[in-house]
Amino acid sequence: MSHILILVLFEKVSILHLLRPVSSSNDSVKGGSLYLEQQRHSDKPAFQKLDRIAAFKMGDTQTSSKDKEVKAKESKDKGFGKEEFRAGGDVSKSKKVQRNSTLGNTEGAEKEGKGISRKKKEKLTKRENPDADLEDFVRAAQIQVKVEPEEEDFCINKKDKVKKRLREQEEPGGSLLESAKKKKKVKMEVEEAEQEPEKQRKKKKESKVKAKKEQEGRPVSAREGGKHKKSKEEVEAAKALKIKKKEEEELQRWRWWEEEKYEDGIKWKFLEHRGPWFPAEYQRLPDNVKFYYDGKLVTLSSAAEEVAVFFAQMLDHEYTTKEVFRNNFFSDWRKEMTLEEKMIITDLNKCDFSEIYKMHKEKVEARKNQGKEEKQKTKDANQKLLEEYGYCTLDHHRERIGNFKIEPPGLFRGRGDHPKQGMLKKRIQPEDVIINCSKDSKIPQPPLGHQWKEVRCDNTVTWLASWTENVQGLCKYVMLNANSKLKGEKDWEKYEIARKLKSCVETIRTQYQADLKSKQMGIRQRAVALYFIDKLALRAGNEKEEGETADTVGCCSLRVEHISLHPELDGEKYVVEFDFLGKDCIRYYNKVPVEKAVFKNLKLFMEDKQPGDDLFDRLNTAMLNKHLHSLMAGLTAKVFRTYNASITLQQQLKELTNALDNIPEKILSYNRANRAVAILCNHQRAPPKTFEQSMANLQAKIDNRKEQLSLAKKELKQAKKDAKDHADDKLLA
DNA sequence: ATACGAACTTAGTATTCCGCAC
DNA sequence: GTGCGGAATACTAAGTTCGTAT
Repeated sequence: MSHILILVLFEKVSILHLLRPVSSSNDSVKGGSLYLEQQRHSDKPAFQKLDRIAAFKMGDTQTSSKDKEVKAKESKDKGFGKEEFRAGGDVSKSKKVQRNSTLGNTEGAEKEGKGISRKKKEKLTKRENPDADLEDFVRAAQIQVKVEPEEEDFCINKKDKVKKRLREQEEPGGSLLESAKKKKKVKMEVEEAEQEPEKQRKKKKESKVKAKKEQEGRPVSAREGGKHKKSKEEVEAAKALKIKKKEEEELQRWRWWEEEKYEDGIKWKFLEHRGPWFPAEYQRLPDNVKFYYDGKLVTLSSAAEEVAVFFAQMLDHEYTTKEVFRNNFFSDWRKEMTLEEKMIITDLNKCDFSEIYKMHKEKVEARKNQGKEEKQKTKDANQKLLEEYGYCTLDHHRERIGNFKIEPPGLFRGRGDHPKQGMLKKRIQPEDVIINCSKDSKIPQPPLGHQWKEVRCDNTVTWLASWTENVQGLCKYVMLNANSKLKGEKDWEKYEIARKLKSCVETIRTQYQADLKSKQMGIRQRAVALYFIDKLALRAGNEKEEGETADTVGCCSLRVEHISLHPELDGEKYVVEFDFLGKDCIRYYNKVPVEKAVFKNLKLFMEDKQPGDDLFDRLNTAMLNKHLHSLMAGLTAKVFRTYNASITLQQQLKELTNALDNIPEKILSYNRANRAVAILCNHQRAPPKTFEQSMANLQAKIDNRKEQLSLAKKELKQAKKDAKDHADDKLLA
């Protein structure tokens, strides 16, 4: 469970790559590795996952449900501890392996051009742009995960807690922070490990843990005694308690994997919950906080004021400087205004939110500075809320709900160049909410004076409540936590399918290799797409409605403008250069050498097309998945991502780890393996706002040490000289 | 065959928690 | 005792998949 957050700086590029561990349940791929789900959710899932991972050896493919049980049991008995691993292996390598099998494959009908070229005038607005180095790095890593940037350059070892994650920071080189704005920081999930110099710390920790354990039984608040000691003891006692609690929870865990599964899509037999929790109604601003328009005081109606506050609170954020955001906001804000307000307020630029903004800042500040007791109070209140609304009963077991709070109103924060950013996300009322639970359960009571939109009892779905959001008209759901049975089971299934793929992936590869030469264009396109999905772990790439979302693509929705072909590049033949925005507007940039047949096909697909035309104009995800289904039950495009991430992790771990390594070394290897997966999956994120500051602090520390060092050296020199002189004098004397 | 939407998974960002060094 | 920095958690946007209606 240790995962680490790492910041990787690619030199020259001012790009920050953060590799973060992969979360498990959230993403099969994401990290493929051990990033246990818990990261996002509770720890429990992590354990579960580990468990499963233990059972997930890419090696053994066929697992019957019995096997599963057995394996699960075994791992359970061993005590959870390993994470599951999702991915594994150096992709390119595995590709090189000769595939010989033949698979009777089914062909899908090919459909004549859907090739409507959509002109995307928008060029990719990429979040950032990487530099060549980065690209090279990524590519290299991708193709051959072994390549590691000088990680060692900068490994600070922080803690050795055995159980804690480490993070490693790598800084390759030089001018990292090139343009701050170019925050292109890509963050990949990685973890880092650190080499840890001090084993002592570890020891310390270990002894601490021991101490904790010893104290387990004692009351938490032993307040007598010396202050210092006291608090220390208290802390330890608290820790011990925590551990104990966890252990107990573990004991009580619902071992659903040891039970029979329901058939026919039944997800539960009994479901009872309290319904979602609703955020408090809006409270008007105090009288001394005013809003001005064009320098004149304007007293807003409640509805308009609330929306104004949403905007004012975001004033610090870059969002509020974006034209689209401002326009959408203003347009939606006006809808909330009274006629009179609409007449007055016609230009956002003339609005003065400064007092509201100031008040908000003060509130945040005050919250930060509130005393211990107050903080405790809030904490207690939250805890109470959680106890009350955060759990449900599912088939006799108490399960944690993942998101029991109805999303509060606010301004929509779409990612990238989302055309709807800034629109008002309206307040959800009970009248908008559908409740799902057992007929024979205690039906949740809507808040006083309200009614549910509907109460239904559908046990073929896993959600407890749902509503339709107004910005995009999508359904939102209240579902269980990742460590619940419903999520865990699904997750397990996911990895089982990936395992199954392992047994037939070579056959499938052989098949699409052959299809590269098919006479039917559609089949060729499918083969090339599959090649990319398999080799590069691209997402399927569904079609999206233009104008409704940011312009992002996946494999099937790639357009001609997203790739360029290089018959030869940097000494390699048949290189395809990818540059597009993928999910969440994360840029995918990669230069990959491909097989000649793939290259030729791409050339063919691009003939007579405009940059905005679909590369695979005779293919879509439905067709691709239909084909995959025919090759293996349960197989879809995303399974390749799960599979390749998992196999990459596994292979990397194998390759990088020595049985004799100590724990820090193993963690380092783990982090590297995880990073390879992150690179494969193009997991990135922006650097934290505090990044530059922390880097500056670190640099200051380094400088300081260097100075001390040189000073010490000088002193040493002088001392030696003195000693020598002195000795000479003595001799002379 | 396609379009559509429900249901879920995947994923990045924001916030909170917590340990540690000073 | 404080503040920093990283881990954990919370939040919710953005994908995929699949079944059904058109």
